[in-house]
Amino acid sequence: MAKLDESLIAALAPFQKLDRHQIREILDQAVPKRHDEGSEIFREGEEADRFFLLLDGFVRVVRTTPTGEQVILRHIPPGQLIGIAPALGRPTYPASALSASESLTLAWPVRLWAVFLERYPGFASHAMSAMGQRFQELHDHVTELATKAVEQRVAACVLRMVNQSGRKVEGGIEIAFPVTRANIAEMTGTTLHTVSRLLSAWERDGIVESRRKHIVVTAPHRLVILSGATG
DNA sequence: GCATTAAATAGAA
DNA sequence: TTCTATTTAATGC
Repeated sequence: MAKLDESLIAALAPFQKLDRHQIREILDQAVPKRHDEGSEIFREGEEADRFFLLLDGFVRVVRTTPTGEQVILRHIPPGQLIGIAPALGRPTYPASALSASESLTLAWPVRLWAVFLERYPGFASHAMSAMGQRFQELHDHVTELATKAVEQRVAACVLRMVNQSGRKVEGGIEIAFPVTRANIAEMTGTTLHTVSRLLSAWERDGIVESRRKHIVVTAPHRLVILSGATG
């Protein structure tokens, strides 16, 4: 297999402070893999033997309830580490990771986590602040689920995806990975029918434009108002 | 205000 | 065609 190019990860947050030699060491131990849209990167409950870096594409973190319902916990944008809870001491993955769009990951055996922390400057502090950020988002999300009405939750959800993955297109900002109404329902604790009705209503009001699996937000400020944002 | 059920339409494989 | 995504209406809590 051809060697991975150092430029792949040299600029990414977890590795920013490293020199070329260290980047090389890290890459030489990585296993790259391409994932088709919808394919599973790792599964909830499975032995957590690796952690990953998402190089390209988007990943959906998903839990399945005993009754078979899916809950989407979060989306991960490119450049982030995933499957790292195991590296912090869990024997199994706490959730499944699905490729939301065609994507590319690097994987390392979990025993290297401790080596990375010790050896590579900035890696540990990055990992910690990334976890802190996820906690913050989690707290916001729980509060939102507990207190907001459905329309506000769906508006906040769409905004969150736009903020993390929005790409500018003519007339607005598009969510950069495929999302269905059922997906949004799984993130917001409602039904796809309600999401469909809301998006249709917003489209009539000129706030969004959507085709199948694609959403363009044409009036983000109005979505912010609908979300009942506090900050 | 929102879920559930059901039925129709339309795009993609 | 068959499968999947989406819309829309009707009904009930």
